[in-house]
Amino acid sequence: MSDLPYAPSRIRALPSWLLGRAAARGHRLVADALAAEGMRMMHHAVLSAVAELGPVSQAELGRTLGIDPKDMVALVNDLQRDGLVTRTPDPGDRRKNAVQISADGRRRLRRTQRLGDRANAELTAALTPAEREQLIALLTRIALPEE
Amino acid sequence: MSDLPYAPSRIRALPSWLLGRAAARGHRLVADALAAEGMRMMHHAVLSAVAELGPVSQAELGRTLGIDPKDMVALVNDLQRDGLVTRTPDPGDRRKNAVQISADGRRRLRRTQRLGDRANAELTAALTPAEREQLIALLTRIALPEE
DNA sequence: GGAAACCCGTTGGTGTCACCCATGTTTTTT
DNA sequence: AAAAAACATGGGTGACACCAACGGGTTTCC
Repeated sequence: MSDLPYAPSRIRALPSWLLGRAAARGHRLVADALAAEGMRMMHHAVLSAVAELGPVSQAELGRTLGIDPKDMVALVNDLQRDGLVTRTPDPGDRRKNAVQISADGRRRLRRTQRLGDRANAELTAALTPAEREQLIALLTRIALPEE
Repeated sequence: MSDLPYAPSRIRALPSWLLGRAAARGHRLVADALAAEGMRMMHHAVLSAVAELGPVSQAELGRTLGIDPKDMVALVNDLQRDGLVTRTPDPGDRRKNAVQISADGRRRLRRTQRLGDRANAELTAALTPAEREQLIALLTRIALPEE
């Protein structure tokens, strides 16, 4: 009947719906790429944040990335098990763990960053560089949970 | 220490990351709004698509919305249980179910549409109408799984 | 200086969404 | 007539987001 499988739908003009679909595609692309290194998206995000922030507590990592403390425990567990980060008690505040990237972690991060960038290039392949920047700017303004 | 909890992060400039965060916020807003009617986002999406497409098979619904057939079964089950849609065997093709919206479904849809629109307005409150349209246009171009 | 309030990491759990493989029935294709 | 495809349904898994509680540590505030 219809060569176009897509009927115009009210739903598919809603930002929330489009965001969900685009996020799912982005996640699929990035996850598939990172799977080559045995990592998930969140692993890469945490590893990247640790590299930037230096020795940092799990709580601050969670605040920076918007990740639940419970989930952070599991993520750092995985990264530590693979020798990508070290987790040592913070001498200045014995509640905290000081999470720090290792040499192996830095090497791994270089690879996963390349993979992640490539996946994002594919995700935004239909956009010009200027459009991609604009998308990033718009998303940044609606992604924050606060008002 | 830092009044700004957010350190500049490489991750948070990636479209895939921003999409994930923005989608999570959008989903939270819409889900909270629809919870007042006892529905989830996917319920509303399917109900809306059924209203637009008229009597339609579950497979075509799934194709239109990008939902797995298995998940569609559960969604239509819920909608049918609540009397919002009818599911009758298609006389022309006995493999298919003809899903159709009911009067109750239409009433419910009017309310959930208002709730969904309101949640999306809040989601994009930081954007001008023109910016919102531009976001929709950009997302539409990267949301499609095909190339 | 002591109590109250708060923060940190951890364990326990739930719910939503995306996705996969398999099967029986019914069409369509060859 | 046989083979291939489509449909609805069942089984199951993995990734994220989120919530409640708790013990140990630290800060705040009387």
